[in-house]
Amino acid sequence: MGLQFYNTLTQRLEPFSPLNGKTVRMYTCGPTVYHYVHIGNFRTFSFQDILRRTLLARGFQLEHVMNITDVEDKIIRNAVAQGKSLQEYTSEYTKAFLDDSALLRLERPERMVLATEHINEMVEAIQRLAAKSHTYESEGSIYFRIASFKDYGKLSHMNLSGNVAGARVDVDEYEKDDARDFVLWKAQKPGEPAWETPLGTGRPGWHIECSVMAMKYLGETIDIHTGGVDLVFPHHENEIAQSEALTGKPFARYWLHAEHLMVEGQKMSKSLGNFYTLRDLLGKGYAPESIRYLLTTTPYRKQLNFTLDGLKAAAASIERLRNFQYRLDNENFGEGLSEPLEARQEAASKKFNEGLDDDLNTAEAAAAVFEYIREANSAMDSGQFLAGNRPGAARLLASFDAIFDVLRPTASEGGMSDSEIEAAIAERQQARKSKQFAKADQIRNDLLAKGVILEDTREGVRWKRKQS
RNA sequence: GGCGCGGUAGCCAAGUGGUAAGGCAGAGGUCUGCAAAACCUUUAUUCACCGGUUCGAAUCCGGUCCGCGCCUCCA
Repeated sequence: MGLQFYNTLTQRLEPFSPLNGKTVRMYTCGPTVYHYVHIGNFRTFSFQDILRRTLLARGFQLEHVMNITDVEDKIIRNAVAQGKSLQEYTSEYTKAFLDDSALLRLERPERMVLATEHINEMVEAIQRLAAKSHTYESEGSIYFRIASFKDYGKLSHMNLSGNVAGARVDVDEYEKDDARDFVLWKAQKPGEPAWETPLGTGRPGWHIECSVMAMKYLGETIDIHTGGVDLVFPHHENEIAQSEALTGKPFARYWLHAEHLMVEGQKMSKSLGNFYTLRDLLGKGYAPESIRYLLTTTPYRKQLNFTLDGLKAAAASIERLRNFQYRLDNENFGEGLSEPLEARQEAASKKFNEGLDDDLNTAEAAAAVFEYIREANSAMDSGQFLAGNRPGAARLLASFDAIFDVLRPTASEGGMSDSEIEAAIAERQQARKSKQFAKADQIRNDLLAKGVILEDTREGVRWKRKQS
């Protein structure tokens, strides 16, 4: 069957193949760094990470560019209010974004680019659009005239001829010929940071940055462009208009959009008090892996209902995976190879890959691994699991973790060191040997209170740090 | 009003014509000095509702109800 994606542009599932050989050129819309990025944003970025990893697992090379929007209305408003320069203001949140992304184990795109470092290219693009009569000026600002681009609306599939019924009247302070025209260059307003350019003193609109940076680094036609569903219109629609008006070539071949995340069944908002950043959740004691698991195991085109109960369930699911990994690594198995079990592993592996190939159906992929784990656990209990089955099982887990990346626990800060824990365990074992069970239980309870869980297995005492 | 996503067990969630994956929680059991740990088993005669097509539908068609998103630079 091969890899296929749902393309917003065609509203169909399509087999994926890049334009040039095995190299995939991908542009993903990154954050606007006016505040800490919230968990809903990370749903989209996590989807992009699963996409990256799946492409890599299929043997593609990636040229992935992600932008960071570091000039925008809210940024300017906040920076001015705090008496900071744009750069001073955004660097803090940019760093936070990168730190949070690392905690969530999001692979770094090959290139991350800042809007403010591409002002010249944007100016040049706007000049070229002007030369092709796609723009007009009004009160010092420059707008894109959507009537000049016949395909406008092809991504969002909205009928934009005539008035849009129910749409509110434009209240923008700038004068536009048509309410749906969008700004390419904004004239400076008093007190705002601005660039002096041949277009006048001002700053770029939002949409132009993505067109310019995508084409600069990836070429005029890129393979994949992604973002959240809210970007379909107008942002991505506008990107298409600008880019294709400029080049006359298709801008992106596959458009993938992640559905939104809900919190406890409701839209996340500050007024409802259900607005979470990653730091909020980490502060409540949840592990980054749990958050990553919850964000990635619901397929990206389905609205994700994010709940704290869901986080606990995610932590328990990860524990199940890790427990299996532990048994696989530590138990002794008989010599030989169980053919039926190996066939089960191969079937699970096939289902895992087919799930991912089917528009990144992560739920299906994960289910395949869990099914196998249940069978393998049973086989281990009954002695049917043999040493020869170990490599196959390990491969399945490794291919799972190459995508989901949740098996490795995040190192906890503070608390007892490994050697302290092991010393306490040795002491408890001594007590158990001499049947001082009260003392042994005391040690176990003390460790539990410090977040260390003990398990007495046939192969000895296993310990792990408590995760949530 | 237009465009789009969705309604499957207590919760999360696969499955798009052949008789309901998986995870969590709950219940029972195995192991254990004991155990909150681990492991196993079990949990939807039914897929929002009403019609229709079909030998057969959660899956296709028509209609209804409900949730959510976008339609002014929100992932």
